[in-house]
Amino acid sequence: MDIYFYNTLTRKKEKFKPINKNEIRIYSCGPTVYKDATIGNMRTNIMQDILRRVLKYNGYKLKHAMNITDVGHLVSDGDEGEDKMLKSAREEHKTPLEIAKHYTELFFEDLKALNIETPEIICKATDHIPEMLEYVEKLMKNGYAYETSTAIYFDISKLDQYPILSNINLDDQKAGARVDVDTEKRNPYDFALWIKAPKNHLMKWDSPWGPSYPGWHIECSAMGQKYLGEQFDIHTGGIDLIPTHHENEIAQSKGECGKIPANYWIHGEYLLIDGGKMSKSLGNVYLIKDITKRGYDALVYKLFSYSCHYRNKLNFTWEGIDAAAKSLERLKNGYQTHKNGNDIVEDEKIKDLEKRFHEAINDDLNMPLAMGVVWEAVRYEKKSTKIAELLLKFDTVLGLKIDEEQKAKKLEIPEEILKLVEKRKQAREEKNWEESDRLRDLIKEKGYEVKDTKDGMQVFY
RNA sequence: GGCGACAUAGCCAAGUGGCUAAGGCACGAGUCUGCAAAACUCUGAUCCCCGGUUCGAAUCCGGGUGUCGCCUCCA
Repeated sequence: MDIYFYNTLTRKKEKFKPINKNEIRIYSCGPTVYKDATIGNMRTNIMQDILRRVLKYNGYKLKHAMNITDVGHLVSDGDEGEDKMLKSAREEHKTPLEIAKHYTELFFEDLKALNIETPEIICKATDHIPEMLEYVEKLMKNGYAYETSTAIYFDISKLDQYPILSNINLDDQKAGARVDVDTEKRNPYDFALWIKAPKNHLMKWDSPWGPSYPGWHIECSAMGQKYLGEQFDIHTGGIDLIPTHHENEIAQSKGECGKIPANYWIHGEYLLIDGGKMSKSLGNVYLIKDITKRGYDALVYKLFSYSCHYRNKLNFTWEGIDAAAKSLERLKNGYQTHKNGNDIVEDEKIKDLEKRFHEAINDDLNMPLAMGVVWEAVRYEKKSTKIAELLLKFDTVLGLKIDEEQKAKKLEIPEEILKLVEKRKQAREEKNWEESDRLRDLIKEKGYEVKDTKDGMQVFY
């Protein structure tokens, strides 16, 4: 079955044609490990995971590389300000290495909690300084770069077209509004490939231009080429990377080898918080940890993200998370019901569901549509193991672990409450409903809630 | 100032020219249970406004209104 992706490069939905049918090569811009990854970052990682899983569902093998940016990403994309790693290191009184290690570990913990597959290749910027230097030297040799007193810059005027990904006319931009116009730069939009290190700079390497460190975009060009070749199939990232990072990555690649590195550019839209942007300054940044702290399985967030197509803005609310939590529970219940079912389900029905699910995911990863098919299967009146098996197949894409019990809420119930619960249990066994209800109210007054389920009593906050 | 996205039932959201406009959550009704909860079943919208194209539009075109985003840190 054909796969279609919306390609930022052409601004069209296109049929996916792999370079090599036996192996799809993907590059994803990974995290800058200077602070916690937010649920917004994770939305992009979930999209990338879906992409992987959909390609695998279609029978492809993958070679997927993701970078870990542990040097070079400055506080401003305008090639000025401090390196993010150094800033965090200073603020947290640690070395850049410690900072990178710490946040890299946290990042992978989030991926694990969300059941996101780890790409085949994980590459750190600091492990590839020689490759990056070589890349810059090649750009110098090809005449696309020049040296100033502070850095090596890419000369965008040497390109036939810049920008190419974003639909903007640079002349219309408020270029002058950018602080501190560097008079040594040939064009205002020239960007730094390599930056000369000031004295006492913590992260620096020897180079033909003295002690220095890489610019932000060069790592992805150098590592992408090293692991995936000059041209690969798909490049992914968040929508915010389009105007600067990916634009410059393409520029670098065109200067170095004359090619646009990837055929398909797939970008994930933003996650909004309560209808507006999520930002540190507004104080509405959430982490996966914040969701699990409230007693939700991290996978609830994953299911939540399927309610909206990846190219549309998704609005995060706790109401939405609650809705997703209930959905996940019912999904798992439905799976169990089918697993234990003995009804006869026609093969045609199974084939029809499978086909429509497959069409949905292949249509530019349309998860909301695919979930519609999933629900149709779950709610199908005839309960059969065949449908349970189909749901498991769907779950290779969804990655929701529908065959596993929902993680029990780990709550610390005080001794006092446990005693009341025990008393109530006795009362119920004696069919003393008055006493039972009185105890339930008493427990409620103390801030807990007890519910009778088929598996016994459960206590909630 | 420049660029762009979106506007579908209470909330989230799919659908981009044509069967009765998917699906999830909430609400309501019911089944079940000592009650409550859970679970399960059923139930709801003519698609922001105006004009146009068409046999036919939520879907295309023009205008308007509104919300949001990017150009400055962010996936």
